[in-house]
Order: sequence, then C-alpha cells, then structure tokens
Amino acid sequence: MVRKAKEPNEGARKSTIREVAERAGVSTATVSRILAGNYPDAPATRDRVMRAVRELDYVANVHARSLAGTPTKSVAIIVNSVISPHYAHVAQGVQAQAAAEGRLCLIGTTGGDAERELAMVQLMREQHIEAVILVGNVLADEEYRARMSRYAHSLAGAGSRLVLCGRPPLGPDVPAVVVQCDYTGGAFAATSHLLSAGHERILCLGRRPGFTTADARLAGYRDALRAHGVPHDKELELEGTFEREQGYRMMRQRLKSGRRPDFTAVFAFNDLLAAGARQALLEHGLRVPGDVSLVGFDDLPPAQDIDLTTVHLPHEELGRTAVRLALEPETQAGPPQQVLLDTHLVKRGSVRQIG
Amino acid sequence: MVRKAKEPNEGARKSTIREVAERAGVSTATVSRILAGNYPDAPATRDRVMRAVRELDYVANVHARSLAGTPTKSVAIIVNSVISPHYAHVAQGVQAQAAAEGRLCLIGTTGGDAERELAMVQLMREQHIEAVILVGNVLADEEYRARMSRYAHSLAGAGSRLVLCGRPPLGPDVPAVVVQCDYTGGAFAATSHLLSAGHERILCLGRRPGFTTADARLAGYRDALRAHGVPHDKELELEGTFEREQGYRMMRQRLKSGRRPDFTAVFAFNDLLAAGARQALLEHGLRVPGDVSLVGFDDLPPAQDIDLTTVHLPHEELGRTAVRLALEPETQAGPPQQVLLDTHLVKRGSVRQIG
DNA sequence: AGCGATCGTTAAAACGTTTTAACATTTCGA
DNA sequence: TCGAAATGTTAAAACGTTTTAACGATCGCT
Repeated sequence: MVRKAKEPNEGARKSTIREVAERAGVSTATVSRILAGNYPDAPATRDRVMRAVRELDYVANVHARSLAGTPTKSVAIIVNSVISPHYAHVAQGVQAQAAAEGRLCLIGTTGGDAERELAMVQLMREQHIEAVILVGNVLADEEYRARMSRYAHSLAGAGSRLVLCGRPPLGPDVPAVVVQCDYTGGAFAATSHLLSAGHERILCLGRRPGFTTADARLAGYRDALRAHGVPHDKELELEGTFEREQGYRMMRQRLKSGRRPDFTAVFAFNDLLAAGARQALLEHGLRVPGDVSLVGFDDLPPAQDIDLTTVHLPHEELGRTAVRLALEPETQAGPPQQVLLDTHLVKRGSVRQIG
Repeated sequence: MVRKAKEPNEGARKSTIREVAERAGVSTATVSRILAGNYPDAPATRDRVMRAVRELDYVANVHARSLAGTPTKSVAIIVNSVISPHYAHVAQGVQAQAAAEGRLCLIGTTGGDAERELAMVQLMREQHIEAVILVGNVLADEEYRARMSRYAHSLAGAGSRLVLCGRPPLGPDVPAVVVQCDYTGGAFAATSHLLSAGHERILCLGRRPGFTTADARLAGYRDALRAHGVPHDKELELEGTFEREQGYRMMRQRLKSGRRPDFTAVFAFNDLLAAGARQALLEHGLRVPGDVSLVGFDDLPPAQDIDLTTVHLPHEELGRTAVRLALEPETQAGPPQQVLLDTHLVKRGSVRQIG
C-alpha cells in the first residue's frame, strides 16, 4: 500500500499544539500565547505561527485547555422538554445569547422528573461549566428549596453558577440567581381584560398549589377580581398541570354535566391549556368567543393559529437574561440577584364584549 | 475569623480523585479502577472507596478523564433554530436517545446561515465529541457536498463522527452517516389523497431547487400526478422556503389576482407553510376545506389545532436513529451507512371530496 | 518448606494545554 | 563601551484523570 506523499494539510489528522510549534519553529508556550492573543509577540513569529495553524487546521483541545486552568466557555440549560414551546423559546434565547458571548450550549431534559433533573445536574457538574440554567419547576415548596440549595452548593464546588428561570427565589445564603417574568401582573391584566368586557364568571385553568408559576397567576387572577369587586369562587379554579391534554380534560369534565355552563369566560394559565380547552368547547358545540371568551398565557405558536388573546411573555429574553446574568462578573460577588421581566396583553379575537 | 470545624462533607469544595484516595487510604489508580468498575478489587477496599466518594460528593472531572484517553460521552446537534417545531422534535429525539445511552447533548443553532454552521462545527471539533448531528439543509448541491466533505474529514480528525439528518447522502469516500425520511413517498401519498378526492388542480407550496428536502417532495407530487394521468403544471409549483410567513405570502400573492382561484387544493411542503396559506385563504374569504382543500407535511403542533390532514414524519425517531447510528460500533467501519424512515398520511378535516 | 500462580495494589507516565519564572537577546541612555 | 531595562522566547511544572508495567502478598500445590 502506497502512502500519499506527505499529505501536509490533509486536515484529517489530529494535530496538537506541539506540531504547530515544531512547524513554526517555536515553543508550545509561544503558540499558546499567540493564540490567546494576550502578549505582544513579534509580528514575524506571529505570522509563522498563524500560518502553521492554518496549514494544520489546528484547533485547541478544550479538555486540555480546561485542565490547564482556562475556564470552559460553555453554559448548560436544563428543561422539561425541548418540544414544549415555552421551553423551546427560552432555550432559543439561551442558545442565542450563549453564542453571542462565545459560549457553547449544553442541553438536558428532565421530562418533569426530579430524579432525572438531579442526574442532569450531576452530569453538568462533571463538565466544570460556567453556568447551569434551570428552567421550569419540578418540585414544590420545601422540597424545592432543599434541592436547589444542594444543587447550588455542589455546582459551586465545580466552579459553576446556578441560574433559576421562572422559579421562586431562594434564601440569601444560596448562591443562585433568579430570573422570572411578572406572572402576577400578567394574570392581573388578562383577568382585568375579561372583567372590562363584562365577564364576571371567569373559569381559570391550571391551579397548582406550591408551584410559583401557577400560584403567581392565581394571585393575579384573584387580585383582579377583588379590584373589580367580584368575589372569587373556588369552584371556578380548576386544578391541573400545564399540558394541552389537561386543558382538554378539565374543560370536558366541566362541560359534561350537560347543563348550560356556569361561566362566560376562561382564563387558561398557558396557551396549551387554552388550546385544549378550546377544542373541548368546540366539540361541545360552544363557539369561541361567541359563547365563551378565552384568554391564554404565553403568546406562543398555537396562540396565533387559534386567534387567541393572551399574555405575552418575553420567553427568549428570559433565556438571554439568564445567560447574561450568569456571565456578568458583578453578579459573581454581592448578594444573589433577582430579575423580573415585564409582560403585556396581546389582544386577538377570542374575547367578546358582553353585558 | 473562625473556620468551621473540618466541614467534612460540606459538598461545596472541589474534591479530586487524590482526596478520595487519601481518605480511603489507597492510591488514585485504585479509585479510578473501582469507579470504572472494570477490575475485581477486594470488597473491603471497594467499600472504603465508595464511602469516601459519597462523603466527599466526588464527581470525576470530564476534562481530565477525556485527556487521559477515555472518550467524552457526548454528542452534539446542530439545527437551524430550536423554536421551529421540526427541529425541536428532532432535537428531542436526539436528546432522549443520548440520555438513554448515557450521553450528554450539546446543541448549537445556525439560523440557517452557512457561516454560523461552520463556526459551530469548529466549536464542536474542539470538544472532541463522539458525534456531530447536522439537521436541516443550509446549502444546495455542489456547495453542500464540498462543505460536508470538509466537515466530515476535519471532524474525523478530532475523533468525531458526522451524521446528516434529512440531507442528501454524500459520496462513499466521505465518512458520514445519513438518515432521512421518505419524503418522496410521503408527498406521493399526500398528493394521491387529494387526487382520489377528485382534485386535479393542486397548488404546491415550497419548491426549492437544489435542496433535497424540497426536491424530494416535489418529485413525489409529480409522480402522483403522473400516476393518475394528470399532467403537471409548473404554474402550480410555488417557490419559497419553509417558514409560516412564506406560506402566507405565497398564497396571498396567488389570490391577489382577484379572479376565482385556479386550483381546488393545496399541498404545502410543511405544516407551517400550510398554516400560513390557510390564514391567507381565510382572510380572502375562502373556507378550508369548503372552498379549498389543504394538505400539509410534518404532522407537527399547528396541524392538530387547525385540523390539518398531513403527512406524519417520525421526527423524534429521526433524532433517535441519528444517535443510535452514530454510536453503533458496526457503523464505525464499513461503508457509510444510509437509513430511510417511513412516513404515513394522517387524515383530519382539511380535505373535501369533490367532483 | 519452597515454588509458581494468582490476586490486589501502586508508582509513574501520559494526555494537550496554560502559565510562571527564568533565560537570551536587543535596545537604550549614559 | 558598559550595564540596565525592555523585549521575545522557552523549559518545566501544573491541571486531574487513566493505564501500563511492576510490585508485594497470599495462596495452593508438590
């Protein structure tokens, strides 16, 4: 078998910093410094080195680099699932900002399972990454706090920061940054909109005690009712998680009784619930907004197609902010930071004026 | 300042394999072998080591491990964007299968830009990862082949395999695996369905010469027409990329002429196009399927909400297969492999029988 | 009792980079 | 022309692991 002659820049072989150094006739230290660009080397050697790098198509080995002390330029995002629009949009923001700051993005999914979340955090810990961004809430209350505190400390041990997205803040002793949207404000706006349109019997979908994202919306809903002097009725607060099927199921069950519905409007705690509820309403022969008005929460893809009035959340901005906060040096010291992003109502065609 | 006494398992400090070794009274080699589980060590020492590991909350440093020769357990996926349902679902599959095989998943987005794709590949190359999975097609034809060939070789140099998802296969000399869906078959089924319902003037949306994903659908569309003895009319093949706005734009433009539409059905090359086209149709006072029948391609989230008959693609399976192929040892040697996944028609309510 | 096997363990080298401290070389002021 | 300062370069140590080859102890067998 005949070897190809020399094959100088075939690009397919490994190529280490030593090879670059040899080819350029300098030491590896010089190559390293020139590539890092942090020292005034002589232009002549600089050129020789750069040429060698190009010819060998050399890229540094991240692992060696990291071992030698340079921090890994990467962040991780951990979400329930990638196909849920909410998480997808946050992930998009994280990915975009990470890229903008020259970072690689690792991703993991939990499927909403706390044990898988833990496994993911462990996996990220091994990577000695700059930051881990946790989105979505798997556990409630005390269990949540305890676990996050453990995460934060063990990640800190690996030199990683912890950022929580859309989760309640932790104590001041826990090294974690929190970034959220103003869920309560958004829910207040949504409910107020329905009240202003004359609705008083407003069904709300997605109650889930102990989970901030749900609790905050419920609070906004009740605040709005109170502000309009309408007493709140627990019978109208339906419990369930945030999936489309749940919306369908809850509404179907509510309508099963056969008699005319005892509400004129629905506030769903996210757009998926709204889409599911809408399907159940239509199947039951009720028109939206003709018979029942509907407001969602999120302003994500299904919303436009079903012409849904909803609360816009800055999902991508949430992700971007998380990365920015994670990498900002001033966040490193000082007390654990907390950021709240604004929301606003997007009016489409799913609400009808009555009364 | 008083130090806390000892703080043995505070979990917050770094903890290396040496510390574990010291605490267990053995050498680092023993710890390493026990953790790898690949040698019959004495149960007694084994227990001591495991206890030390637990007490120190030790996790190995991936970078050191990788440097020392153990391959990094991770794969990367590079997509156009995370919020596009198609890519999101493939990514979900990749992530799921990666997790199932104990791999971490890196993710990068290109925004459809070839230069960003290149930058991403370079970034992945530094990571010395097991495989890089490229989804979606940014370039056409010769330019595509040339670039992929370069990717494949340079990734091979870093010990990574290249997997192409939904892209045309390359030559046998290029070390890359290809996994696709049967786009042509799916398009054939979709078009045949419309033809069987009596439609002969079928508008198709999403022509894009040079891009396999589009070309293959067009081929299936034409094949079906031919099989039914209907001559194909280039006037009915509208060009455009695969975004929702494009569907809206194309249909709006087509309807602008004012006169009655010269088609009775529409076959959109993906569901987003279908959703956009549907919106334009509705705004123009045409009902679906009353006036115009509509078939999509993908069977992704918008489809269900707009009650769209469409071709189901196994998106998640695509991602899973990509990972499986990338990690399968038998794929390593042998000729570059190619896999084709089946599709099927999902009938909903957007097609009306005529004639 | 003595001798190989067998078993469990370890010292040390290696992986590819960064960085520190030291070493040449040149430049410059006197 | 001399020495000091500035500049450019390098040798070597360090990072945290895996692995190879060698080691000592224990065991069973004659």
